[in-house]
Amino acid sequence: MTFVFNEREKCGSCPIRHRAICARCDEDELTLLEGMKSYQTFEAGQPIIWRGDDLTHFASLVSGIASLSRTLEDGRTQMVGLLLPSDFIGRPGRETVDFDVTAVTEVTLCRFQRRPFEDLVERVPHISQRMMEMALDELTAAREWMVLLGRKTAREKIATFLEMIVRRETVPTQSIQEYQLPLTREEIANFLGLTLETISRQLTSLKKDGVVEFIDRRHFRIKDLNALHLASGDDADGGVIV
Amino acid sequence: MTFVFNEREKCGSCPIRHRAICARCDEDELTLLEGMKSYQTFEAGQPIIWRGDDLTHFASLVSGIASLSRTLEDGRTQMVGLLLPSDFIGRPGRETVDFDVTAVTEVTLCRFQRRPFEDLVERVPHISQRMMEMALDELTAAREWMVLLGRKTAREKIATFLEMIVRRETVPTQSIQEYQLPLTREEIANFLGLTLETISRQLTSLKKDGVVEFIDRRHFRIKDLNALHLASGDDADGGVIV
DNA sequence: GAGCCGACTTGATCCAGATCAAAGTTCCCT
DNA sequence: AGGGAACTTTGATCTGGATCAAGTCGGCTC
Repeated sequence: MTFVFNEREKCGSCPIRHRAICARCDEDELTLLEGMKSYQTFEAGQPIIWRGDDLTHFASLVSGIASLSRTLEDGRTQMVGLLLPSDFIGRPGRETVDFDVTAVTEVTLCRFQRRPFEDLVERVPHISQRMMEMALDELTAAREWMVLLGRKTAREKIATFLEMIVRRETVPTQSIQEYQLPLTREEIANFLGLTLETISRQLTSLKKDGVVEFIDRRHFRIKDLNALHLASGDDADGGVIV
Repeated sequence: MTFVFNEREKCGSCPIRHRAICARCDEDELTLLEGMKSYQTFEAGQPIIWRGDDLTHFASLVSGIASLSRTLEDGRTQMVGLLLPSDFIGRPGRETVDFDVTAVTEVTLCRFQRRPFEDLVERVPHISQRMMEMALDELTAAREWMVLLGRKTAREKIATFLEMIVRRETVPTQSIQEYQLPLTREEIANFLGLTLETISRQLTSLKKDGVVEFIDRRHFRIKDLNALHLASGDDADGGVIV
């Protein structure tokens, strides 16, 4: 019952079938995509594409996590997106890539050659409609992140980050309330616009305050969801009095 | 020869005809939009829509400048976008708005009622294709801004901001190299994730260093474009040795 | 043209988070 | 089982930008 990443595998049972750019496609359209796709796997840590590289393929991320980031000449790095399964890589109409894409864990991509795919986008409205939806969702997420980067304190940043993981219900490993940090302290720092030392200190502080609890470096439990939410700074909306 | 913002005016001669969501539309599709549109004008400073408000209309910004922002409960405000002519307001598929939209100057919108417009997006691929392009462009811009907010120094932020104005060739008022600041110091601060005092100090500093020159508070000239570019921090790419 | 208000500048001080510097930990790898 | 290397924590100190606090400038009203 597992899906094997092989070109002859049918798209119908693909794990991201209903969330990726093909989500709105019907069977016929899916067949077109099936004829074009190829899979590629990257080990954790490997670069997938570098800023400025020629974009030979578009791709959907099928499994794993990748990061989208930009590094200034002096080494300062800012992550601008976390790519999760079903997220799309590439910009129809552009020849090159604007940001560095790096595999955070082992990553598998479902790829399409640039020209044929661009033609398909013109011909199959279900694809551009879905890509518009996805781009608009990401735009909203990027803007929320801008608020975080521009105006939140270190503690609020980390609390927001943990809350995001919890909300996405990332890998409830064993018991329902055990979550995994998908990134190292340094990667979290690059995501939040902080230094790794500050990440470490703030995590310790949240632990001291009884908000979270660490099983090991990468696994945590929430001891006080309400306190976490309060610490995130973006109250106002879902006060969620459970 | 001026375009009057009147519902009976033809879209064909609209100032944003070739850049807005209708850019790819042919004459017939344009006629559909013509039948649906209505214009609305807001004075400078007026709120256009507030976060959480019901989205009754989608709109294209036809003239003027608007801001997209979020304010935390304690008053900290972060601007997350500047809307210029041809930019779109609203998210098909969503009932409410995620950010506050405010008129910075006098603003005129070309509006479409939500339901009929959503139906049109489903039926006219040229619209979703164009909206996808526009959303992806904005996404790239938002991500570049994330790098600025997360990793740049105050000086780099302002230099980047001025460079952006210069690059867009905003209102070369009289002589070719005179530019206008579209925002107050406080608005710039909210855009860059700084305080208005820091904006003021950094502008003074760039002036002292002979990079820019002020005609008055809102108008400036670039005295050393190369120095401005160097100060922006994102070299690497277009070193543009003119 | 006096008086006022909003936008801006400048100065003094403070502090959150950066930076510099050691120690721990954990997990490979041989 | 031992020796690193990578990751993480913790401590001491520094600093860029925030905050607090006067002023200044320019346009507008009466």
